[in-house]
Amino acid sequence: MDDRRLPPDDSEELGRREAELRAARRANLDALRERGIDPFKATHFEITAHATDLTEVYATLTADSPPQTEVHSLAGRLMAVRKMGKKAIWADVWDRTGRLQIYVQEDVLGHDAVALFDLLDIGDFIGVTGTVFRSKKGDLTLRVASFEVLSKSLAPPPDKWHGLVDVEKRYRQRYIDLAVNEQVRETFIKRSKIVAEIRRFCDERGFLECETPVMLHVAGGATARPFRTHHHALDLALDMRIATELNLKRLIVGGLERVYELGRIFRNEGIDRTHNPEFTMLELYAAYWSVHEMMDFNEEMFSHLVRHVHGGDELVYGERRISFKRPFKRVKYFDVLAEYGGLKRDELLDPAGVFRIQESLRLPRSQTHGQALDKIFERIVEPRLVDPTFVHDYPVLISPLAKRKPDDLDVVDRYELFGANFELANAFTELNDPDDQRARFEAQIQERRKGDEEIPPPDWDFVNALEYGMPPTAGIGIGIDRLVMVLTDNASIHEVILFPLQRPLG
RNA sequence: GCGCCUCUAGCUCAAUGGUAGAGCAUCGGCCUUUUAAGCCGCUGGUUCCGGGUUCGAAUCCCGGGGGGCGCACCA
Repeated sequence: MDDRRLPPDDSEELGRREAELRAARRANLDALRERGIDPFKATHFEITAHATDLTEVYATLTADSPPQTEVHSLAGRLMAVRKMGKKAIWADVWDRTGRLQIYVQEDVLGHDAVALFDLLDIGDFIGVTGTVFRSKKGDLTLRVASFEVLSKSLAPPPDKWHGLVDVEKRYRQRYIDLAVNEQVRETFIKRSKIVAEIRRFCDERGFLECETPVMLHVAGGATARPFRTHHHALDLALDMRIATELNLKRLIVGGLERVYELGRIFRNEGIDRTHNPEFTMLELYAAYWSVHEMMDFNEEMFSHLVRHVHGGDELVYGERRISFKRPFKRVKYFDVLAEYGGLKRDELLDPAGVFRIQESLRLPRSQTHGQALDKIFERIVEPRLVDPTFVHDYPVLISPLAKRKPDDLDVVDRYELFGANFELANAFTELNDPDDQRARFEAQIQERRKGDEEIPPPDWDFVNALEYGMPPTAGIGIGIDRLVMVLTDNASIHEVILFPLQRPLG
């Protein structure tokens, strides 16, 4: 609706009603300017308090308490105005911490100032100064001794009670969504804190945050179709990265030992409740760790984050209650398929057998053995995994970058962590044998020829890097958006991405 | 890409094929402890777009667009 092609105030684009609403606000702007107040000239306001802080500090204040003397200043958006005639106004001011009621009285401010306040519209930014009291109805309230107009809102805000509900408009105009829907703002504040906490957690354990290129000659390290772009000066075709894996492992070869990147990944795929074309992934690598140490690290990080956000080990996700109490459940890949699906390892590892199983499950036949395994697992096991569960000992078939177990060559030292019915982490002991890596890349070339376009062309320089020697290393990938979904109880990835991709209008 | 649902005033929603309505917001009036303030009054429409059927279409049909959900694809 509002991805406007024309400037927003072009009246030809507006409905008559909206044009009227905007005109009324502009009239108030003009009236303010006539009184020498230009809301858009304000540059600074000295804030001494925030809404929620005051609410906490004065928690014990009652309506009978003696008058307070301490003066506070806060700034925010005017979100509701209740006028009691021309001489008294109650209103709500929202700042980044929450809401505080203010009380504007002619007895305190004088006639002219109250008349000036009367020119404000919902959505305007103001700075208010005064002392607090508790109203008869029980709300902490700032008695306004003075105020400043800090900015003007010229566009009509959504319904004060229902807020903005239309999902499309919420995503396209997230600024309105954030301004009026408190839960939305809370989700993104939580996201930011979760990401900061993840960084702190990794930094504390000696990991270096590294930044590797987003644009690459060949996007590798995962199976996905990349976005293509182009460098003009070099007349060079480039891919946007689909993983940070290969470059981070180059850093391990280079001796940095403990590295991570918390970065944006781009995959040219469909969009649904759990997929956005750009998303954020944590990849982390630790030299001299096996997948077992990584499992411990992973478990510690997740239970720490759950405690950080929820104050305990449990959280509610949709209809489910999920416990992140350590230790998490641990099961072997083939064991769990046997347990939940009665499927045998030998049959799953046999190309003919795997397609027979797909048929019996009435799944569409996959193009490759590996894809078929993934589909079967997704159907049989994922729906059962609510509490966090490490599924380990993955088949080498679907793990082209992981090290084989010495005593079982069909299986690699890899796990995926599932919770809330989807994958939350993927980790393995990294393959560091250049000959094995070369052979697996060559095998992938065959798969690619068979029609699996998701498989990237090999990055031969990566094999070269391994030839210089990489220490034994464990690596992990964590989809941050999905983790935030679980931690903030959001059912769609678009609810945890500020500006999810939308088709253009018109 | 396929299927189902959806799009009505600035916002939230009504309207069996028969004059498009309400609440909030806006605008005007009354009110110095309200908090979805209250009371009185006035405004406000390209019913997503384009065709068609019909005496008559927000409603039915066809085509197109946006979004949501599911499937497929995919971490």
